[in-house]
This record gives sequence, structure tokens and C-alpha cells, in this order.
Amino acid sequence: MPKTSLDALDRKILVQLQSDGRMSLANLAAKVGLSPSPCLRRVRNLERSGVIARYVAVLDQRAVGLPVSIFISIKLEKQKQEALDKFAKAIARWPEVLECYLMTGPRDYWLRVVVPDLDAYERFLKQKLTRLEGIASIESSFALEQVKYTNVLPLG
Amino acid sequence: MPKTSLDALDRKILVQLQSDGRMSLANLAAKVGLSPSPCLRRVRNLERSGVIARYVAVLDQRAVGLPVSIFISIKLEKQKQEALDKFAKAIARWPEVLECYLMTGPRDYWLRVVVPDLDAYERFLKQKLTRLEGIASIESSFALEQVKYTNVLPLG
DNA sequence: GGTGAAATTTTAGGTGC
DNA sequence: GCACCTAAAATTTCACC
Repeated sequence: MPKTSLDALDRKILVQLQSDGRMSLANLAAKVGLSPSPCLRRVRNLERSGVIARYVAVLDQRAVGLPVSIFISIKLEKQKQEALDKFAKAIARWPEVLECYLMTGPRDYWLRVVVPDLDAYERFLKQKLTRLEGIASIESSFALEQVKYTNVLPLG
Repeated sequence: MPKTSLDALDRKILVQLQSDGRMSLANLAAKVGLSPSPCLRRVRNLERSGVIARYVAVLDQRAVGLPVSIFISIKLEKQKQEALDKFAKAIARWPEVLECYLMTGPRDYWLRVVVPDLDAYERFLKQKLTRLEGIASIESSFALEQVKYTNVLPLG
């Protein structure tokens, strides 16, 4: 992966595509002050180099019947690499887990889980999370409101 | 916003577009078992009704020089609606904050902040967050690793 | 929901600055 | 490296069944 340092034009392109991933090339080129051809070249380069990881449709959680976001912090018993790997693999398999981070400090994980209701959450806990070996403790908090949720990184 | 309950075909479409928001209509139609026209009609309906909120490009945080994710929990002094609104508006303005949730319990907020380095984080704290009125306490944790990060909701 | 054709957009190539 | 132009290919879009 070549470390293409981004210039001002690349950044402008990224700012636009983060807000509208389906913007037409002509429109994008106009907004960043390029003609379509070099603009497309840059976009393709950003895609190939992995700067643009993917394009996605963002859904409304409530509109699809998944209004409940739950945050879980997890402490593992062991700090062995093996245990961490096992945990990561399980997380990757479970569609309810949208985000997971390994945190500083006492080897904690932090998860965002999305489910349709509290019953589904209980099922997730009982049938999946608590069946994992090596977990020392689990703490859950519930989101009352999503105040902000964006993919737009502060490139400015 | 009409509560269009989603049928199996809508869900299939959403599953696909969550993974690839730029999938061509012909491709999408084939994957869900429709011909392009009715498929496009459904996609447009999903867009108009707000089920599909937007299309975006997802960037690689590290590749754009923003490797640091910090999680902040905040307790407010007052629980007045006015204070909550003020807080929400400030959050919306700050590009470093990618996610913010109002949590159950002791009226806590939970934030995910993205910055290039710890200096930038310190600036964010000193020049923005700590200047807000009504904050009782702030706690920060750092992410060592992003184990999972997806927008794909569990529609299955 | 399907078919087919028109309109638009994307994409690649070539020239000169 | 970009602007400009051209043209082919792919995609989106729409009237109609």
C-alpha cells in the first residue's frame, strides 16, 4: 500500500465523497475544481490505495426496526494474545456488534450492539456473549438518544 | 414519513446496499431477484421514506492521518432540557466528534472523538469541551485497536 | 413486476499546455 | 499533472405492457 500523501485536491475529494458517496463524477469534479478525467484518476487512486475503504448506504436504525443501541464494556480474565484473537473472531461473526474497540487500561473491550428490543439483547447476552470463555465481567449501558452519528472524518 | 413496513425484497436490497452503496442497479437487481426497473422503484422508495438515510464513502482513519480514537464520557451538572440542547448543538458543530449518545443512568453522554495525535486531543479538550458550561466531569479512554467497525445493521 | 428504448453518466484515449 | 475533446461503454431512467 503506497503511502500516497494526500494533497489539497485529494482532501477535497474525500470531503465530498464522505458526505455523498454517489455524487456524480461531473459534480464532484466541479466542486473540487478539476475536470472529470483527472478527478476520476484521483478517485481510483484513493480507492486502490485503500484511503477510500468502501462505499455504503447508511440506514435509519429506527426505520428498519432496530431502535436499541447498547454499549457494553468487557473485561477479559487473561491477557494472552490467544484469548484476544478468539474474542475478536467471535465479535466479527456476530452481526449485532457494529463496533468494537480494544481499549487502554485494564484490557477492556468496548462494544456497540444494535438490536430490535430488549428480548433480543437478552438473547444476545445469553446465547452468545456470556458463552465466550475468558470473560471476567460485562457492563451494559443503554443509549436513550443518538445525538450525533457520522462517518465524516475531520480532514479540514 | 410513511411507515412502509419492509418486505423480504426490501431487506435484501438493504443488505446489499449496506455493503456496497455503489452497486449498479443491474447487479443489485440480479442479487435480489428482480429486474432493474422494479428494483429501482424500491430503492427510490427506501430513499424517499428515509430508510436509506444517505450514501457515503468510508475512509481508512489511518490512511488519512487520523489514527487516534478517544472515547469520552461526560456527566452534566444540570439535567435541564436547555442544557442538553446546548450540549447537543456544540457537539454537532465539532468535527472531531463522530458519535455521541445520551445514555441511561446519571445523565451521561458518551462520545467518540477522532484526532491525528494527542496534541490535537489536548487542544480539543482545552479549547472546546472544557469551555462548555454545565459539565460536571469528563473521563477519557483511548482505543488501542479497532476490532470491528461496520455500518451493516443486523437485518437478517 | 417486467420489457425495451432513450437519456444520462462513466470511462478511456489522445492532444497540447 | 491538468484541461479539453471525442467516442464507446455502461448505467440510470421512464413510458408502457
